Amino acid sequence: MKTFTLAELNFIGKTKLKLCLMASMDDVAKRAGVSIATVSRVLNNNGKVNEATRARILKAIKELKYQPSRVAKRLRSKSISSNLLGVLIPDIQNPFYVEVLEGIEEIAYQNNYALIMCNFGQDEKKEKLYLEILQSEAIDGLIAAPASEEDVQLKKMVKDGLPVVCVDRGLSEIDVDVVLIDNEAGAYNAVDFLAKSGYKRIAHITGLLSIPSSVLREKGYKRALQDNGLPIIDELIKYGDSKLPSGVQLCEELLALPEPPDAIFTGNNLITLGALEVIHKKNLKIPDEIAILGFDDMFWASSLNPPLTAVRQPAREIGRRAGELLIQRINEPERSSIQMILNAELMKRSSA
Amino acid sequence: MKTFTLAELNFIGKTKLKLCLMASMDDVAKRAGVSIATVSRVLNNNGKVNEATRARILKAIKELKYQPSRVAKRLRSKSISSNLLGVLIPDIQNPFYVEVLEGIEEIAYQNNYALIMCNFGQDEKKEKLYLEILQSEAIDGLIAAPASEEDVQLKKMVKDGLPVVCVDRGLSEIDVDVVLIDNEAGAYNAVDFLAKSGYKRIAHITGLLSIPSSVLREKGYKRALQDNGLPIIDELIKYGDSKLPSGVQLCEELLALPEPPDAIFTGNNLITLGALEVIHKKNLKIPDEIAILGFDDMFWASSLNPPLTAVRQPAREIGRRAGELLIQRINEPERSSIQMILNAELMKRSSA
DNA sequence: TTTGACAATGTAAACGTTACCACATTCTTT
DNA sequence: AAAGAATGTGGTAACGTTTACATTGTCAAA
Repeated sequence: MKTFTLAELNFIGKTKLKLCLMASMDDVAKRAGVSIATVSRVLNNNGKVNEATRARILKAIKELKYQPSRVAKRLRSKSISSNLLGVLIPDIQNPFYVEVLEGIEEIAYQNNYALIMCNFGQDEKKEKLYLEILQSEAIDGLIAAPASEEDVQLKKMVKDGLPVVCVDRGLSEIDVDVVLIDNEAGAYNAVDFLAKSGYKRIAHITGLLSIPSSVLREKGYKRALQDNGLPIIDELIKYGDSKLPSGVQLCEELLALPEPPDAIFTGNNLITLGALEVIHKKNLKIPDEIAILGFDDMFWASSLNPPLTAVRQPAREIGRRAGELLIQRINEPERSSIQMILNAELMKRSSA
Repeated sequence: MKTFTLAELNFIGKTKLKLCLMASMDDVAKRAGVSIATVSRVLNNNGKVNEATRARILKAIKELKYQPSRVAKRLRSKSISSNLLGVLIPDIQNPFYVEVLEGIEEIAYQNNYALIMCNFGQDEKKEKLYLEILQSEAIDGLIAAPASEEDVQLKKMVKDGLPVVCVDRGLSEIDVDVVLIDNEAGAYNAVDFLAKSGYKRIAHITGLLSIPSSVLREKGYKRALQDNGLPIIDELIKYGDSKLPSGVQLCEELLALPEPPDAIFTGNNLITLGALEVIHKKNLKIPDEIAILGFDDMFWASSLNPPLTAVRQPAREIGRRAGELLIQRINEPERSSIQMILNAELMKRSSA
């Protein structure tokens, strides 16, 4: 039986690859009868190259369907853009992040960046692993919604000079670009609207309290109650975890109260959906028997019955802005950091 | 004024990086007083290494917080797993793909793969660019829902030996792993259920006909009508594009018919949401005045009012299976290809 | 004719890995 | 005791780029 050394196998493999897969600069250079340096010059449009030579090289590139290896580029020089961005999001199930992601992708595409997407599902261990991977992939920059503001590892990466933009939440004691909305104001306006509409017992189901936005929304909720002369009733505030099941459970608890609320202000979209499930199961009329107003709009909020009144975060724009800031920072690392606060809009439909 | 040559600047930059960023194998080797070859042996657990040496190296790795560069690894040997997978999906706005993505991510995470995510939004030009990028990123494998079954570029990549798994749709005349559901049966069962429930004028809004699943669903719809002795009425079949606005428009057209349908079977989830928007705007009672049954379940379908009856594609499982198949194929490239057909389940709720 | 400015090109050293080979040592065998 | 195997190491050539530097011409000014 013929056996092969690894070298031979390697050679065979390579031959196969050469036959069908990517041509390298070397191949182009050979075919055009020049050195790889000249090919590089043509590709990057720097240095002087004779027109005839350039044409020959371009022809060779076409013929061989040459495509530069982004991997080799990245290895060669971190400083030079390798066109790969990381995105680290807490929960891809959440339509809000999906929309943010869309915005980021839009900008990335326009600027010829690819996206490496990491979804850590609120799991800090997973987040840590993904951060390590991203670092070792030598990304040019990162857009992240960190698990918490204290995120040690992410802070370290920022300090080490990795361009980072945070969305939805920042990093404490660290100078970093942030794009978010005024959560307190958004919540305030929502609850103010409820109060002015005549609701007296307005409940609130919060998101995970380790996320700053949840805390701010609760703050806005309380302030709006006070300003409208309504009491803050502890049993009307339920603390959830930003996921759908907690919306279900806590809404049930609220409705089972001896004196149930006449309106619910939910802390994020998944909680809203959970609450809706309960309300419909109990066959309660919205908004007559119970009003509901959700933080986070959804693109299909109009398809709900009745159409949902919601605080709309301009998620797509958040993504776009974050993308733009990141690319700016990559090109100008020393730029002083920016905190961009976008407006949340109250979408008045019929559920409250 | 002191000026610097590029070389000097480069050196400064590098020093800075060395100070704060990643240590290389070289650094580890120096600190442990061995050669990089030995470090490599320790890292990859091949070859014999003295226990004492190994300990010293591991210590150095810890101290320097050394992390191998995935980029260098990928450059060095394509054949060896570099732990990066590509995902190419048509529409991240569509909850179905989000759920598929979740499943893929779950498997990828378990197997230590990172995901590079490309959303081409049904735009063939964008798809082409992303395929190029993925190729030049030297990914280990790709999970894709191609724009069409004829996708020339993707076909070429498969032929060139890139491990590929298709979801939701295959590639014509090409041996490739595919994970999908029996669309025709799913549609048949749904419409059969509607017919058996007594609906007589069952309309259908299709998805993009360039997607095979849309065609199959229409086929199932027609077959179910025939088998139940119902006529196929052309004006009750509307051809959409798999997006929400087309659901809105076409549903409006259906309801404006002199003899409107008594039930609508929608071709995908975005169309369903569009149709619901119209139905609610017209204040029609579901299911009494109009029934609706959607292809594609959504995780919040129970939150709709009334809860939506839907054909449930096990999207997450599709993603998981695709991920598993891909990793298998990466490890065993010559394995004969598999077509995996999962079951679609009719989720009977209250909208039909 | 020399000088040197400039254009057009080539050479080679990185980047951080992997894996083949070679070389010492030691430990078994006969 | 000599031979051979096994163990533990180091050296080094790739992988596909970029780029500083070197080298060749060519042409104009001195």
